[in-house]
Amino acid sequence: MNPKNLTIGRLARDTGVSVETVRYYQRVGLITEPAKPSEGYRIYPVDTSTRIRFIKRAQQLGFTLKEIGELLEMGSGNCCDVRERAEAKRGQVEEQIRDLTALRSTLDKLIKSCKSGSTAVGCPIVESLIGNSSDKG
Amino acid sequence: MNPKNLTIGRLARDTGVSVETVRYYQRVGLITEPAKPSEGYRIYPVDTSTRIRFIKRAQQLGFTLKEIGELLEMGSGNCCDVRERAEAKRGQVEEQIRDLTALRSTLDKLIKSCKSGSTAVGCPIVESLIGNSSDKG
DNA sequence: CTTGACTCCGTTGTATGGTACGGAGTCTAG
DNA sequence: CTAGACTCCGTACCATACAACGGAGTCAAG
Repeated sequence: MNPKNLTIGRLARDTGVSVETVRYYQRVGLITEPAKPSEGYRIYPVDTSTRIRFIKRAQQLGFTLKEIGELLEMGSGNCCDVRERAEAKRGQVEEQIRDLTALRSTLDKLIKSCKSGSTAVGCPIVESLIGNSSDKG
Repeated sequence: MNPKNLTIGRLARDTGVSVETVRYYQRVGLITEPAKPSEGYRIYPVDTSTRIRFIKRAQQLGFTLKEIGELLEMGSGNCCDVRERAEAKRGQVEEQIRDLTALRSTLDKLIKSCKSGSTAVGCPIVESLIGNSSDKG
């Protein structure tokens, strides 16, 4: 076989994913599986390699595969649509940051209370986690 | 049946989770399933109710069920251990916040580039996501 | 021509935190 | 006694993003 022909294994190595991942992307429709020749292996167009790189970069930006699929569908279409997606994702990220910041300060308070007076009956963190329960066996 | 006896349904209502969730916690070993009487339904000790409340509060703080299981195991033990867990979790949260903040600024740059000059060949966001690919079908 | 690497293909398993289903038994109120 | 609510129990399913398996076919090198 021509060594420049992109079989699934070479495609995987080129893009830094596993063969199983390529097959998975095919199953979920992110990339197209080339037709199988009557003899031999499937050959992938370089296009597919580009597409997989796109998927991986977008994943790093926090997009889910489903969202990436939508990005790819409208990729050839309107730039504004893509920007809107990016802005929506930015909003989600912002919200996550807020939640996590609140969580961090709660944890800080718990840790502090534990450091100051840990000679009490139980661990202040544990007590705090139990909350307002009337009975404890 | 004595109406103060804690059947699984009452336990679920008391703690604000579903019956299925209680069963799930049993399956994964977070709470103990009381022995089944030869006649009638299982009766849960109030202890279990406390435990479920603990689980729910800890979940809100971002602990996974697995981590909560570990907290529960050492709950009766050393307070310092618990504090260490809380500190470790704080570290994880901190890291997530850093990652998300970096992600947000990347998204900001992309969105900005799209707003400024979107008359180019393709969408700047899409181009940026494709990265350094030599060929594009 | 043989060996080893690779591909094909469907199916199954992983982790996470549950939800849903179905048929049988049990309990409670009227 | 009967209707309806509740419980029991195992099993299967949801989303997410893959990883692994097994047996057969194919390809390249020696």
